[in-house]
Amino acid sequence: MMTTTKSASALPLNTILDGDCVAEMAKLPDGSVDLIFADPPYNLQLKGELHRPDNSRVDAVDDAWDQFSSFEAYDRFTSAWLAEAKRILKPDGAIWVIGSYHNVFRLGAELQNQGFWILNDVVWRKSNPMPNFRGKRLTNAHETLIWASRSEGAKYTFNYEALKALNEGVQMRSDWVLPICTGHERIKGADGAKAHPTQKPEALLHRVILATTQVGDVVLDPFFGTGTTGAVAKMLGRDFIGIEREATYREVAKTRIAKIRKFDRQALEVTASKRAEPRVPFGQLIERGMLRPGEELWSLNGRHKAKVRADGTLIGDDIKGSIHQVGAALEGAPSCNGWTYWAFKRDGKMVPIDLLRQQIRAEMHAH
Amino acid sequence: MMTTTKSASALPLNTILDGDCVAEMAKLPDGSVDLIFADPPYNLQLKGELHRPDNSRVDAVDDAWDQFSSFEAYDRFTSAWLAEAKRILKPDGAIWVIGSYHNVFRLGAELQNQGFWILNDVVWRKSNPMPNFRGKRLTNAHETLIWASRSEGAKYTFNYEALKALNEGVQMRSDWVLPICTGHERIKGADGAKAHPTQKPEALLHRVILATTQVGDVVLDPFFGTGTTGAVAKMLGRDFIGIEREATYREVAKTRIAKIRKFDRQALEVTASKRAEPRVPFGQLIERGMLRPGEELWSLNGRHKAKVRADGTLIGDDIKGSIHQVGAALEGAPSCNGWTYWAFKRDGKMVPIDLLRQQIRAEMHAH
DNA sequence: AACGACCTTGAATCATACA
DNA sequence: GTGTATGATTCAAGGTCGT
Repeated sequence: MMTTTKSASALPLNTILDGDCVAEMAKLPDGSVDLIFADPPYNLQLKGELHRPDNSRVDAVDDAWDQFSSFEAYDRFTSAWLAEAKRILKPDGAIWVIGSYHNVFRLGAELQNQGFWILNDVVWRKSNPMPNFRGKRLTNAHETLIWASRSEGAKYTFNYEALKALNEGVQMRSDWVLPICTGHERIKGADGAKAHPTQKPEALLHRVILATTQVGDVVLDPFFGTGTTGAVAKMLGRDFIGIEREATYREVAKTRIAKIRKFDRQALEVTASKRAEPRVPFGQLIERGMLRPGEELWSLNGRHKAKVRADGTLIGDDIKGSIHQVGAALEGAPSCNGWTYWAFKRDGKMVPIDLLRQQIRAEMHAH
Repeated sequence: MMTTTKSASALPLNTILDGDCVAEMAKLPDGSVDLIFADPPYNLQLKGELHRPDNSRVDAVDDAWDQFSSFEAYDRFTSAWLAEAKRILKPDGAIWVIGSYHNVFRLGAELQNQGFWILNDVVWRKSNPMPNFRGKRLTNAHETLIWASRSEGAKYTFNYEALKALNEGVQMRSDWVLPICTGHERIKGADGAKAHPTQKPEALLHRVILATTQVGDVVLDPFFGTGTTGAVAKMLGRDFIGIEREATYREVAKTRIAKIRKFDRQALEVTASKRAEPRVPFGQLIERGMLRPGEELWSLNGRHKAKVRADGTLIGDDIKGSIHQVGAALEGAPSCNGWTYWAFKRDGKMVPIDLLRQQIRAEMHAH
């Protein structure tokens, strides 16, 4: 059986594939990429090229039937590339799509129809949008991104602490204020005209990739354009796969990405979640003699106490169990993190037991 | 031919109709209302309970009216009420719908399918949203409104100058920062519980109605709830028609609206006070490429240096954290303003990082 | 009266490793 | 696959109460 071209090791990493995105994705193996970032065309310029089922040509889009049929064509296109996208995503992978009100509702609905599970919609609030010159509508000052996991209940990567750090210590919100792509970042041709009409700012991709991938992950962009996704992926130590059918865009992207340098290892380390720390059983504090059986623990709020037993359980008034179970029971709470709830006394001072766990973890890191 | 009950003069102005929105709209004549504002059920699909980190329980939207068996069922519902909405709208009328990522993509797609013409999508950026307690996603800090005319090319009302005035003389953008409905405005029952789980702020309706209707216009709200649309319409001298099938909500709305005075200049609108300087997270300098991950920063006193990481934290000798935290630690000080402490090198010169922040703020002010 | 400490709350698709 | 035990996790407003 011939599967070489579909083995994960054969992924065309850090290259730009030449062709239609559906056809090129079809060549990639199932479950092989970690993240997809897609900035699909907002309208397919179907006007004049659209045909009814009976092959008659639709030459105007000015009545209800034609409007509907053009949306139908857009939906078919969306459905086709999203189906391939879903197939090549790893089970715990995720997808980002970006659009404006012209197409984003169709994108979002089709994502849901195909069983993707929306995690957030994110508003890119442009700090320098184009004004509405005619004064007939509101300044169209934002675009919408949708972040979705491959299916309901699937795991996904989210570097919560890194994004919180990026936002000065407060949780990152679903509205991101970023400037549009201008100045020296905006790629221009020899004639001074912009190389691509909808080049996305690197800052946007920086946030997307930092938030939802790990170093070494594979990021695929089926509408690669001038390669912003690839450029930022490379900087951030991720691998990319681009798909682009316009030769001029591919050329611009290739030159652009070749100039990019990956950030050094230390710069790429980001603040990690506590969840990633190794688990330390409470019993180990007793085994190591950091706490003695029979010693009393106090709740940090001072309202409760319990006694340590040799097996690492606690015993309070009429209640026995783990540090978590006893804490929860005493507080009448559905759950309780015993590590941050209990303290012991040393030299007259209350010391949180979590300090002992940190000691053990520090030792583990040293080895 | 008997058309009396469907003549415009027979419109049930400034009343709340008791019943299902499709059935009640069906009784209204073609082309009879100027504006529809619709806040349909969001189909949240919540699974379990959610607790805050302090173990308190979040009071979720678990009402029967928000439950749908599938996307197909939700789409059928949406299609049915939008078809009636379109029929009763005047040819030059318009519609607003509001939703979150759970339902808004389906709403927007169905609007387009039925031939409505989207004029803007508008983001309501909540100044005080509920955080994401488990740190698993971004704070869901916005909802989306869609503003559409009845069909492509149709005329519509847009009070451009009024909105510009409301926005301190600059063109109103498609992102609106408004607080959620709390405090005295939030209607509560005798037991102190909220009368309706999803009451919208009057400021939001104020802006919608002011922007897209004239005095004397008829505004219909098919999901009237506790009557925010009616209350604001009355204040602003517009007529309203509400439809609501829950008797308790109708009762609350009736009492509420009876107390409203037309043209009462209450403090509805968010105070247009001059805001403090916008907070700029340090991470934005990295995202925007003003500083590179791996780049070194020097303290202005020349005694210390540290390296920038991709998430906007610094790493020095044995110390990681924000620009403020690392500065404080290196100086042995309780606190430190990192913005005025750190500098980077460009062309052999030391440049304070605060200069970059000032650049960003200047951009923000310019728009 | 003014201020500060403390408490409550909001349209939420909110966990995961291990046995 | 399922069940159980561990244990990680919040921001801005507004209201209440005590000094």
